[in-house]
Amino acid sequence: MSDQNMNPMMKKKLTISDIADALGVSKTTVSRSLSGKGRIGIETKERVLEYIKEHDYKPNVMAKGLAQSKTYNICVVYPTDCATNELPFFQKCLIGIVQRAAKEQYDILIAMVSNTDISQLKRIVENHKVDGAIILRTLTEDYSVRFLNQNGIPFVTVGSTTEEGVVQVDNDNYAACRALTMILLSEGMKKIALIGGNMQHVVTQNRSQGFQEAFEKWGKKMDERLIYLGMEELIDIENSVDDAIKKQAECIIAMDDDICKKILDKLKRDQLEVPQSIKVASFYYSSELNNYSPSITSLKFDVPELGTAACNTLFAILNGKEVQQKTILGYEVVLKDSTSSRIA
Amino acid sequence: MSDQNMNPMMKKKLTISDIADALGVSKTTVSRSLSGKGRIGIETKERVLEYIKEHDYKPNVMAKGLAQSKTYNICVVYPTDCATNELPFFQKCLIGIVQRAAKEQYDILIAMVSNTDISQLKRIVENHKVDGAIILRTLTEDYSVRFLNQNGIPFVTVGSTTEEGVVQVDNDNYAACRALTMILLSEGMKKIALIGGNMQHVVTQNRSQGFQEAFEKWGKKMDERLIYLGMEELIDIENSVDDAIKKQAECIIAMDDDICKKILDKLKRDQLEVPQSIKVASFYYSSELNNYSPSITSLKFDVPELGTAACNTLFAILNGKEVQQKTILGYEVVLKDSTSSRIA
DNA sequence: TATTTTAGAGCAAACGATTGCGTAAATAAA
DNA sequence: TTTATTTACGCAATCGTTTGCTCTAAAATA
Repeated sequence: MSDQNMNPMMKKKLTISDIADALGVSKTTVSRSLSGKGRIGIETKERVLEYIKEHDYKPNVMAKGLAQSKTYNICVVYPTDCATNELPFFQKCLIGIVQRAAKEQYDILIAMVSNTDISQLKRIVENHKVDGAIILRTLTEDYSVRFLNQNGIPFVTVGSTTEEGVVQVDNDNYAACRALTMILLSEGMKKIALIGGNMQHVVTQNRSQGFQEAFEKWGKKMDERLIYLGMEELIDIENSVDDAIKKQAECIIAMDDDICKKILDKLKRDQLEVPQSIKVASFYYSSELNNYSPSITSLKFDVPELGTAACNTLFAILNGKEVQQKTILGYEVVLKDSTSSRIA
Repeated sequence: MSDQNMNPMMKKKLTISDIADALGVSKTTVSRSLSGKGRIGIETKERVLEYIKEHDYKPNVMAKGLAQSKTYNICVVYPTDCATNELPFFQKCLIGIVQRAAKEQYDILIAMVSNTDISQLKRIVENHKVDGAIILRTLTEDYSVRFLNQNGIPFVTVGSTTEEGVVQVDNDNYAACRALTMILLSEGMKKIALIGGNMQHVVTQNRSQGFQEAFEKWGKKMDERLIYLGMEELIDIENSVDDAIKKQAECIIAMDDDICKKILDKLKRDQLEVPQSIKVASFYYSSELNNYSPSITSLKFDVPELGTAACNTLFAILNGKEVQQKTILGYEVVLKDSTSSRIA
């Protein structure tokens, strides 16, 4: 670093050698006191630790990394081509990841990729800047997944993927949607509509499968015309609502909060009361649905926990442990007024 | 790296020494061929470069960093305690930063901080994992700003801050809001309402100042009761709309897309037509307002450009160049149907 | 031709850690 | 008391680059 860059406020960085010299021990001893590895006398160790605490020593991660062939960094693959309503999910997930990683002294490097352009990810990986990766969202035929797989980089995906042999962490979308549907069926509803977004997302498929499975289990015939997938624009959603109403649906399940909000707005405009005229349930990520009246029945997932779990799994892989290929996290069905039959 | 972690698919990493040996030159020569620094024969250089291209050599950034006292990483300080409607802004900004940084071979390390907890940021900085930082959002009395300032870390904020001596990059919120207001005034409107969110954000204040300034310039008296700031909950916004209508406002300016959407929904429910009954204008970040009918008059900023500019400035600082303390980016007034007086 | 300049390339010391191996002293076992 | 074992710690190589300095041969100058 040249002098002109050197901030005068910045104290000269303390290194392990400095400490060793000051204490009259070897660098080895200092290193061992810090890491706890190797044999070391208890009192020497404490002497070093005390000195370090007093003089506020912080290890140089680059040097450490070089010596250990570790970067202490994880790459989070973040999609740029995503809908606004997905952002809260990603942010929450990221929080979980960051916090879990910090416990192992790891930090998060962001690779922003689109479905067609993964150059960022490539650069980061090829320059050896990370030890592993977590993919926040996968598509069918996902370039990031393929790239990491082919290059033998340890990685975990959040959400399911159809790619072979990929370690993944996911909510139990299938079971959750099935459970919700079963409850609705058991309350006597017969015509239930399902409105969902991007069909390329595996999650859309899983939920819709759970939905169908519930009907089978319940022994009722499902009306396929009440399943509306790929509804990404406002107008599509509103048309679906119109159509569902025309077909006398008693309840609509929204696949995410954003869709749900749009459905509720539409119903309000049409002066259809929830739950008296029609019932509504949703999947839930953000806190926005909290304020709605009536309160909304929803499937709740712990999104930061999803990040945490992905991180746990990745660390397990990095430490050479065997991991199960798929980790499934639980869900919670929160029954509220929007599906109640008691409100008249 | 232990053997059990070693993926068999992974080719052994090529180092500068390997190349030097293979070509019968010294490591110095290889290094110089790559960096372009130092004296080197043109044909030797080309021989090295060709070998490197063929054998797909990628430098080890940790070693490089260690030798140069650089990390090739920038910390982006990302707020965890932010509203959902801010997320698109952050994401776009991040895209700008990531792409600009990549051009200098830099990557982005994420520090997630809340207003009260900046431990992530501390860890990253103290462990020497970054060369500088960009703060995505600042509050009055911002802990992150203070911390970086006190530790002499080079950093830039996106958005304005009141803190002394901080290098910042911002949209010209003041001028933009003033310009929009002037246009509305010049179209003959007299009662214009302004609805905005979190008052802790400097941006809210800037815009509201521009609004007021426009009235002064125009020589009209402004109705202070039509300024609604700190409206963060849906109910607050709806009440503001009611109140503005009661006070016979001719136009409402929304301070962000989210507020605008809520206003439009509310007006639709109240069966008030835009622009016939009341006019609406907004600040614009996400693409969601695109699909509205009528089309919405808005102030448009290039958000990724904001990130790019912040990055540019940070690199300038890192290279020891003098930078101006405040960089102000332009805006665009997009006039559409929602404020048109010609639609009857 | 003798001398200076310069271009091209290499040596070896950093950068700041980790770690396998060696050794002396202390302790335990024979 | 002798031998074996354990404990505490240091030496020096290593990780993969960069870079100041040195050296040699060729080119330029006198």
